[in-house]
Amino acid sequence: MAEIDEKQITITLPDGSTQTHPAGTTGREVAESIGAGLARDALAIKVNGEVRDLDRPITEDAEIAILTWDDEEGKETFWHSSAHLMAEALQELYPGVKFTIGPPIDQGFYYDVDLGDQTLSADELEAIEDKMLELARRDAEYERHEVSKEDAIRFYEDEDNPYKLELIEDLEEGEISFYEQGDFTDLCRGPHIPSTGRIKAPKLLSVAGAYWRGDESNPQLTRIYGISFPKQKLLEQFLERRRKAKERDHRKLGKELDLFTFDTEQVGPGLPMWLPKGTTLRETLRTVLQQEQIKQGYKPVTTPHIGRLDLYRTSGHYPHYEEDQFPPMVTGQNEEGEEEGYLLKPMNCPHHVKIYQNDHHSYRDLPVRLAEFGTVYRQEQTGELGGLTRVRGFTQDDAHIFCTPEQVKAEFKEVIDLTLKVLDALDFEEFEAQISLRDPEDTEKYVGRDALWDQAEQDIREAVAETDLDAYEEPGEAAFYGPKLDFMVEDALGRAWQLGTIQVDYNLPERFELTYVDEHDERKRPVMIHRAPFGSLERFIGVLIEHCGGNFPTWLAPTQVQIIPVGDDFVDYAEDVAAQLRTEDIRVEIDTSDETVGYKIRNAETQKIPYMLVVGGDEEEAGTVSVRSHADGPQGTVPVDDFLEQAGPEFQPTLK
RNA sequence: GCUGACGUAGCUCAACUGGUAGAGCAGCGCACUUGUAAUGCGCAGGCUGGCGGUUCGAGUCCGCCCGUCAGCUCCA
Repeated sequence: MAEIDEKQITITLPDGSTQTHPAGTTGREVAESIGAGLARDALAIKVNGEVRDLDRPITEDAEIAILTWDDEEGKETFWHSSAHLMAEALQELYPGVKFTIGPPIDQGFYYDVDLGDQTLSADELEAIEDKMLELARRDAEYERHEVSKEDAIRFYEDEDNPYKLELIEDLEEGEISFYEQGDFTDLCRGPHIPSTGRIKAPKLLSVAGAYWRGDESNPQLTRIYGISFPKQKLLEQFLERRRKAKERDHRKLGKELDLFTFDTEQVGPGLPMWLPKGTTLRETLRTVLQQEQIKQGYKPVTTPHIGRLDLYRTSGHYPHYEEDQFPPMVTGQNEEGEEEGYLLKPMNCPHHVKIYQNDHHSYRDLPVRLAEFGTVYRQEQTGELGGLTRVRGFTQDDAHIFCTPEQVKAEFKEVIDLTLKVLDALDFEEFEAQISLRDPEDTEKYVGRDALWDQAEQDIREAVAETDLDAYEEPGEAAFYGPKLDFMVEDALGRAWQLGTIQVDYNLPERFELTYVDEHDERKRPVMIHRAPFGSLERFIGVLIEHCGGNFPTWLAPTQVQIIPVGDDFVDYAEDVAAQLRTEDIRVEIDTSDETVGYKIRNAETQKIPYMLVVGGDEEEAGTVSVRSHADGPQGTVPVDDFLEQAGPEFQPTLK
């Protein structure tokens, strides 16, 4: 070893500067050489792109970065180590517990454990937290041991832990490591933070069931979610942010702003009822998109809410997706002995296909774009329902584009543009775009010729590139009938929801034997594109409410202006002003209640009404209004016309 | 569907180990006639989600059902 010690290596820091250290130096030593503060904060080290324990020797020249709480990878390491600390606490409190996996996640960590016959209730979490803190105070080091596969297997055979044994099976000899802190040893790739003492503020958040390896047929484990911080103050900030996120919850705001309601017991779960204000919101969104679509060559259509079972047999929805649909209304049997009857429509496409078939189509007609705000019904699993983001009856801003294979790319581009317009108009700046492609391992499960798929996938990629959209690809996520592009937006709690979607479909044209006549007078099969920029109005509005915290843009607000007369004597003048605003299609209400001005202002503020116009004797005399904006407070007194001129554009519904 | 938690007035929440269901807000009435985020007084509001059980007695304990929430699984 002596000669290694003498060898010098060059360490390159993130800023490009270099240092010389003896070979075998550690991240901790490098951090110390940079500064005591960094050494104190250092959690792990990145060596040539690989995150490692701070104390693992560095033997070769390397580019390194010392990772702290401020680095994503530093946080991940911290939370991973916290999962081990929680496991140690569980081991003490619940003897016989079997550990499976315990990874860090976006916000914290979890550990899936098998508690055998024991159960764990939420109020036991605090005791586990206390135990974690007690263990953390001992400041045990996380020690890495590389072990042979044989030893690893023996260890978990002794522990009688089939889960870890299953994990080890998939590992190669030589890449198996254990980490040990205090009395807890765990199969783990690492890396970990130096010692448990860094974990000052753990918080366990919830208990949930989770299946081993995510498979429903496997045993169900207990998953404990937690988060932890190096400082108590950071935990407090986290909890405060969570409280604020709950304030934006669309279920809460929907009630407070009288947008929608549920009667889950009598009307049914997942079946929202839209109140007048919510309906105004919906209709405004619908109108603005409808107008834009008509400009872009879409033709509105209207179809019934039910269709014969035969329609869905041809489309393939029935009985294939029977479990996800409301049971059919069976009226009898046909000659073949099949059920006859009707199905609440789970999708709009079969009806639109029939509309396409109402006519013969020449290549000159294509693309045919049929649009409908169509309400569909799906029997989503009970555990999946929630607020407006997952419901059983919802309205899609649906349209189906029937086009030639050559037109797919151009159509895709237009739809991407439209979707981006919608997102932009509502200030969704943070969203993800996911391209879902075929599973290259299993091309059998897809319908449509390979060549068409290849072309469509290429078309999507090019359309995405040409619209400057930043999208990532997910092989294997495509529907069986075609590749797609989905737009995902997060809700207040950070859960990602699919909103807009654009999907290529080779299946339905085939099943319904759709045709068009090409320039050589030959019958050809068109391609269908399903697309919905909002996705569903329900989910979109749910996410939108959380995105803006109920503070809708003025053009979308259910009530745009609240007129507040300072007393009964000025209600007449308030009516005059209201009438004037209504000629401009502004949604205005007058607060004639027997209350103080302060109270009326407060009410309008809590209702998040964009503009309040206070009117009294002075205003009546001068023909003015005292303007107060929800966003910016009092704006001074101006003539009504000036108000209309200044604020007018804000009231216009438009996609810009 | 699975795991865990939960369900009390329109809303938000109280009611110690089983012992007469309360408060604030909202609503209604009266007074006040109001100047930029809560005027005062009063009234009313309940099969404690439903069904069954234990008990002298159940909001409270037990079982089943309905539903909500968090997660898992699923998602045309």
